[in-house]
Amino acid sequence: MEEGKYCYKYPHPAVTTDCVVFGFDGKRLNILLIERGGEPFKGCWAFPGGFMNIDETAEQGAMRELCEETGLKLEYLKQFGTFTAVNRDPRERVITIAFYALARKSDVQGGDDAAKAQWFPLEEVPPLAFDHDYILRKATEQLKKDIHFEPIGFGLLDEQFTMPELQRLYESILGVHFDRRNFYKKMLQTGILEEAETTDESDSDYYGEHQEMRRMSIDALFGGASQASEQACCEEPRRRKGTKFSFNKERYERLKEDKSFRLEF
Amino acid sequence: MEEGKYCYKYPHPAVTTDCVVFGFDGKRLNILLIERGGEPFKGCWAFPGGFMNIDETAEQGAMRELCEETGLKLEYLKQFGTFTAVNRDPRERVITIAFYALARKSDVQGGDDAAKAQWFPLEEVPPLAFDHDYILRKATEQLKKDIHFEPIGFGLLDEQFTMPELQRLYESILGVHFDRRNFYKKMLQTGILEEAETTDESDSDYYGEHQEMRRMSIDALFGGASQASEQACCEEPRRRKGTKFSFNKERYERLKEDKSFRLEF
DNA sequence: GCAAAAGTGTTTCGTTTACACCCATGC
DNA sequence: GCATGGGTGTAAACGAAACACTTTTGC
Repeated sequence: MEEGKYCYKYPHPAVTTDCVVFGFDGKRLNILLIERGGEPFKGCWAFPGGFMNIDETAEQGAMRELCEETGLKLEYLKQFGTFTAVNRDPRERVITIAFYALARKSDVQGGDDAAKAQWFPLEEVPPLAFDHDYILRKATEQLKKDIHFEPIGFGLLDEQFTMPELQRLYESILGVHFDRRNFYKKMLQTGILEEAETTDESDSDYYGEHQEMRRMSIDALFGGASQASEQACCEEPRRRKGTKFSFNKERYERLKEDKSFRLEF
Repeated sequence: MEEGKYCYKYPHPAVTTDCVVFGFDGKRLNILLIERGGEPFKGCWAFPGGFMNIDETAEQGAMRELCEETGLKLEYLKQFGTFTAVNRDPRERVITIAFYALARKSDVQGGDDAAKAQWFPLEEVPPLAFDHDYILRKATEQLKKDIHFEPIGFGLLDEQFTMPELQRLYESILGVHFDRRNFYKKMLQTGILEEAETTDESDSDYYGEHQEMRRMSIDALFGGASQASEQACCEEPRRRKGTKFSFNKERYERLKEDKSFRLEF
């Protein structure tokens, strides 16, 4: 066994956390990865994460590591599995408690702590370190399941969003296509959306400026990873007028209590 | 820190597994508990489980502990959460990886290794050791979710079962009542059930004997815990003719591949 | 002014729900 | 023979899916 000052009667595995962070660029789901600076798997891409401290919960550890490695401070982490294959880490016995998280564009605008953090479209994720390929598959499966029943999609959009944006999000998560009109109806009749009162400062000028800001933040977020988004096929989706909606959390909480309420998509 | 021969540079938590075993007595969901023989929580009821060995996966550890403590050998364990509150164990930092399992009556008939293992109806579970009350709540929530989409209910019934049996099972898991005719239709049109060809030895004699055997196995399983099942209200449900069905696993696997197939109850 | 996307209602179809009667069995 | 539960079909209501046209915006 290794040397060290923490000794136990029986062998203890090391415990890490890993965080699968989903982002949305308006068109595709993206994943936040960091390039490993040390062995093992030096130079490989992996999820943000690391060893859990002895005096913190797994959630706290995951958030701490996420912040340290990417600068992201997220409020919502969902634990979706613990991975315990005996040889998943060549160093010693390590089990990892895995979470997924949903990042808004606006969550990232700020810091640039993460020199080595980078977004990858889900379909273009490179081979990952450890068993992270497997973990990623499990994370996306779980997200697909959860999106049907929990209003988590909004965690990937700005505070205010348009229906087409929301629809594109659902479509990229689930890999299907919805009829626009049916999507509107279904979303509206859930009762958890409200039309955002526009701040209503004149019009074209306001929208123009707003538009510009969004474009910048998209670039900040996804610019580094968009090797493929410059392909001929995909011009960046622009919206025209766009009625804005926002997620009404209070109404959702009330609905959830009331009855066996299902979001169902 | 404690003495011992396994030493690490950084503190490692201990890792345990816990197993929430669901059983069905034809009327109610039951939970398998063991009485703790040592501190902490000596004399309290808790889930079967224990420390994970360094050379086994969590699944393997959970199965091993389950077998050691209750004699149960189950094939299906579902990991549903890892619990990491810092002070959940007074001895040292312990995190637990929790599974739920579904036990058939026939799984138990055999061994009696488990002097201290006992079934409790879900509504009559005593206060549990550690954070096991909380874990139990999470387990039942998860079971309720899963039962909609996975054909796990059959894991709680004998190989062959009648529709009323299956319906009672779904009703006790979900805490609702279904219309008998609609339940039939829905279950049949899933395509995962097949009518079990009766071995067709004459009739009344066969059924009578069979009936007797089942009664015995029920008693073996649930006799110890049925303080409350002797109340006036509930005479044991007997079935008359009862068309038997069985779960067709192959057909299910095929359906699952084919399309976005949902069980939906 | 033309192309592309946003916004809106109605009809059709399938699924879910509600409901009633006959039969078999055990007492 | 009576009470209890098992087995089956049909009609009404609801929700999901399909579908077309008008308006706005960017070029």
